[in-house]
Amino acid sequence: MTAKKIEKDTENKILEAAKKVFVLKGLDGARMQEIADEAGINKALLHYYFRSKDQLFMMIFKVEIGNFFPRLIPILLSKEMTFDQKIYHFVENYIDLFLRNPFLPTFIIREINRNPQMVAQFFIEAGIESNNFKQIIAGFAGELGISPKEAFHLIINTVSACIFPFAGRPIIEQVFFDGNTAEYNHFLEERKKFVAEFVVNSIKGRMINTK
Amino acid sequence: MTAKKIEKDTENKILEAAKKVFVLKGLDGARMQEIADEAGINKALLHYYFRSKDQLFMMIFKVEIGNFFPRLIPILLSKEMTFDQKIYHFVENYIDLFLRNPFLPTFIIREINRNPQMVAQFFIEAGIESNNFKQIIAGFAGELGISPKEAFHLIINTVSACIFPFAGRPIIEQVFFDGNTAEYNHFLEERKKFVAEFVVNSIKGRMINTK
DNA sequence: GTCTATACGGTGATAGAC
DNA sequence: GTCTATCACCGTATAGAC
Repeated sequence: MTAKKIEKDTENKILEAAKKVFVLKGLDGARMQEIADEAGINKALLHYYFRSKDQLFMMIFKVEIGNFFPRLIPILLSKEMTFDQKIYHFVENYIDLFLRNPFLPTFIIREINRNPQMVAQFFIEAGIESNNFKQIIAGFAGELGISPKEAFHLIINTVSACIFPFAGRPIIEQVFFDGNTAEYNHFLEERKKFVAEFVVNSIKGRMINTK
Repeated sequence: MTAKKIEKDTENKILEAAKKVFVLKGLDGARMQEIADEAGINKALLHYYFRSKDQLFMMIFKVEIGNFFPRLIPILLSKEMTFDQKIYHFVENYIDLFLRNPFLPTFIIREINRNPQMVAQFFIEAGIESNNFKQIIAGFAGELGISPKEAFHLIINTVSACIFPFAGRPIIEQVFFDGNTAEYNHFLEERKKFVAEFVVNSIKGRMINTK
């Protein structure tokens, strides 16, 4: 095993540990000592690799916000799916992402509100254009015969229904499931189907209204 | 002005300042010095009135989570409104609550995930029974001819659509509104109507499906 | 590259005068 | 009740040996 390989290993161990701790506790709640323990090294090495807590945090944040938001644009932009198919696909994939990363929504919500400037900076650096989103909205509006404004609210409603049950889990699980974690996981799994149906039905119901 | 009155004044000034700082920055991010500055007093007085940071925080948390969740149960339990009316009423009032307290959703999400135990403790202390919620679910299921499970998903979808645009504001505002705060406020105001319509339409669309 | 030891600043909390 | 001064501790960051 080369020195280079060892170096990469340590760096990855740190990043993995930092992700775990930062995602769970946030920048303010995380402790460098805890990250070091989690990585099986000592504090000094963290600074050797990443200089400061803030810099280490930014490494994690940039990756995680990249996972959170723009990953699913291709689904919504696809030319080969109907609106219904896109919604089913999107909801299933998005909820699945959170089932694999249950604390991602809370992490993102916590940190973007702690420092909203990071968001603007990220979208500039990553070169993400709002054109993609406007294209999705326009596409939905055209296909469904609704206004872009209404299409946008629809997208927000869909995204909300995917994310909130993860961010608000402690309350919902306590109130409605008496703290039963297994049942709550089942509920989240169910939502892949129910949320998509809900959205699709809403459009159907709207069409009848205007006839 | 009596001594008692002065005492109450100071206590209220502290609570007001603590609310402001804790809601914005969370327990981990808040500093006692900042709360003291905001209240126009010094740190020692905070401890004189509330012993510790944790105790002061709990004062705020209990009030705010009380605002957040159970306040709107009466609307949903009312016998004098149809399902549609309840939804319109609920959504309007809930979004309105957040327009007046824009950082409440983020605060609650941040803190319940930091310490989920607080949630269980709160609901026990406050004597809130999950029966109310089960009654609401059963009521919806009966009136709409759907399963309790589906009625529950519907409620979660509705709540999600009210809350998430506040918790996820920095991202949505940046991506879709180029950081324009006034436009985003307008969007939030609009949602009172759009979210309620969305939910009601979904039920209409579902009915047609099963016919 | 990795460790131990330590410097340094900040933060919650207390003591004690008024 | 309210203040100033101060303590004790903790957390980030660095120095320096290996």
